[in-house]
Amino acid sequence: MPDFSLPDETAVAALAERIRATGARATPARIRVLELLTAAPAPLSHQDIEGALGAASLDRVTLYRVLDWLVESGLAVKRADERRVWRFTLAAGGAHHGHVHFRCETCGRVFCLDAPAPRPPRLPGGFTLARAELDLAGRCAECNAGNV
Amino acid sequence: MPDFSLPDETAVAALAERIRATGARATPARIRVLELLTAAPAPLSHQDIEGALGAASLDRVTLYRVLDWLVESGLAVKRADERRVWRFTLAAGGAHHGHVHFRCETCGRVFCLDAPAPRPPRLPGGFTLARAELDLAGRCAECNAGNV
DNA sequence: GCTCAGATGCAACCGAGTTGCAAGAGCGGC
DNA sequence: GCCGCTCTTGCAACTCGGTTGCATCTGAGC
Repeated sequence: MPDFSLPDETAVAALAERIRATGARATPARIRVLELLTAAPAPLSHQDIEGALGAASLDRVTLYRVLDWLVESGLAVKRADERRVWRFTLAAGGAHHGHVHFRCETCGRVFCLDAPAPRPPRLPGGFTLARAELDLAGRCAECNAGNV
Repeated sequence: MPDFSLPDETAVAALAERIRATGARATPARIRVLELLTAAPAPLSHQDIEGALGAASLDRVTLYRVLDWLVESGLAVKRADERRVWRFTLAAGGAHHGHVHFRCETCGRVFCLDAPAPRPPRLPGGFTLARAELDLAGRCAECNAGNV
């Protein structure tokens, strides 16, 4: 489990500034969610975030709206995983696109790999490519070790 | 729209035989769905299949069960697409794995490309790979031409 | 401090997928 | 050809992730 503790004052201020830069209001809900995504080593599902927020939990709907706003404003990317749930990641200046995800079929976690983006194949005539993503699935180190 | 008309007698018999080979009963529902998947040029969603069955439509639940049975018996593969709906494809002797899909972001259709399977990157220590799939998204030729 | 558009929370809704159960129908045995 | 067992189907009701409508609250510009 990653460290989801509150960041220090200056970090919060920086996040708030980043939010205001998009023209939106820097509300606690947005700061909190953005902070979680910043700290997360892998794409988080709605449920992950709800769990991580714990006591400081937001309304279910508010969380959906905050996440949608993040995607709309370009701060995050969302993607349906193999289990049909949305997973959110920081956009990281658009650099997240084209990078590689590994999903553990045992524990369900998703990892971002450092591997280079896959080279897209030649498309049939008339087709235009917007995005390419390589999805890997298997067992993560932890599950292999624990033999869960 | 692909041709979803009924196959001839011998084709039906062959499909029934293939179903019985798994130890299950060759029911009209299974034959019909298997036939649709055989004729389909790209992964079909539950909705696609329901629509294609038209008047000869099955119960929603039965269709889910037939599809799950197909996957369980190894005749088909299922996969959640970008829009969070399941898509089903014939397993084609396992050859479908590792091949490349293109999803049109305008019309939502999914195409199977002839491109070779992507070369999987090196995984972190302890990870084991079971499947790798390259997902492409953009606009298909038809949508580009029609400028829908 | 005051104001107001934008953000939040609540309740109700929607659609995809699942479960339980009774009725129906393949298919093997006679 | 008929019978019966067991698998399959259809119906109804449910669960769960996600969305919509609306009243209330609040960040931030004045």
